[in-house]
Amino acid sequence: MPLKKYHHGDLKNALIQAGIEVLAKEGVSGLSLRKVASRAGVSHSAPYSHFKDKQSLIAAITTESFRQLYEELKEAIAPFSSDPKRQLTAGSLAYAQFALDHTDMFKIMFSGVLEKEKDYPAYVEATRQTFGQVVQVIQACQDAGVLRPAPPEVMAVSVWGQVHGIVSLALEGQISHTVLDRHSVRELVSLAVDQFTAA
Amino acid sequence: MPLKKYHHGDLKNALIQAGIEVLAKEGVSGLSLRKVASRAGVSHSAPYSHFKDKQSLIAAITTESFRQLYEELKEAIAPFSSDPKRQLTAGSLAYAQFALDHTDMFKIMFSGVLEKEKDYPAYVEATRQTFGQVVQVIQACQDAGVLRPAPPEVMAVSVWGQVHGIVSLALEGQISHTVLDRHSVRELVSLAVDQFTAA
DNA sequence: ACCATCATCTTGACATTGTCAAGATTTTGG
DNA sequence: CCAAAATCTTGACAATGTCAAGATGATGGT
Repeated sequence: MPLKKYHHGDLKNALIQAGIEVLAKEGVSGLSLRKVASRAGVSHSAPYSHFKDKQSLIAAITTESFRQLYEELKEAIAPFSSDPKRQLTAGSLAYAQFALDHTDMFKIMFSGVLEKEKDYPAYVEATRQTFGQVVQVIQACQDAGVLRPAPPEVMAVSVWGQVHGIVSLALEGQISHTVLDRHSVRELVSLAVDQFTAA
Repeated sequence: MPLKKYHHGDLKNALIQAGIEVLAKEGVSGLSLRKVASRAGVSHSAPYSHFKDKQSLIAAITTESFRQLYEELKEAIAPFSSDPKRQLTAGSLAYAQFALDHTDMFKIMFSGVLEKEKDYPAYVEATRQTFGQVVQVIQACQDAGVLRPAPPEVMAVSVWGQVHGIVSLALEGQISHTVLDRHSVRELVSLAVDQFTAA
């Protein structure tokens, strides 16, 4: 039986889950192996049976985070499968919303805490899938004449970069009061996307 | 005499400089107070005479980094004071180049390592200046009809976000091979800016 | 059913690090 | 010239990541 295998059960996933919880409660800087282990109810060294080191656990956490982001994007664009422009807007807003709802998750995904991403195939695959989804929407927009014809991947970098940049700067507190007092992050993202599809 | 005041001299600035060096050699995760102190030739506790804690030193380092970025942007756009569109392109490329030349500096500036930015007035002021410069160029572009008329700060968020996002994603290794094999980061930024000013 | 082997987990240890307290040393103002 | 303040050192402590040694539960072959 794969459930409750033995000693603990599925400790590996329990640690990932515990890690996500610690992340949400204490932020990126509060994420320690020992806290995660303790929260999972095991000794401080137990994680080393399932993860090579802290980086490896972080890789697992970020991978899971990317999967969640992927799912949210998927759900957000699903209702508009016949309207690429709406998909672009909905996807962008979902991206922003994910960042606002899971701030520390978003930060650990994009803040360079994970140091040798290529060493983690599952991570690479999860990000590839997410990016692929973006490219698909872009391409649909281009086919529909909503976005100008350019290499879709290049266009995707522009659009994704746009949304990602605005959200990141907002989370970092780099966007001035005079702007944020008047416009929510979602609104800024929305305006930016409109600008893109205005041509 | 303000030079070589006493024991060490200007230890505060020496620590900031040493911090920047450690950052360049060992990355964000390798930046420790003790290494910085050692590199400055003082004991491990000496920094506490000049900085409340590690966060405070990081604030000083990022502040200095923002000042450098500000200067580079200033130099980059200076030659084109009569051509806003060129200023926008040159500034964006300079932003990207700064990130590529000083990767870890850029990361510590925008990776959420500094936790309570508002507690550091010099930091707030340095970022405000940098952002103000961006807004100025945007406004000049709008006045020249290069960018569509919208609230300049909002437009600035879009443009800055665009550039920042592309650069960030590139540094994080999030941009796929198939794109980066064909286009340099500078090229991607350039294309994105062109897209913006195409209207 | 039994036992050897393996995977999993615990305990204990160590080096690194951020931080603080106590004290030494140097500068400076009166 | 001395007292007070600023600066720096030494020593300590707790938290953390990591490793080694060993305990313990699971598994497969006979």
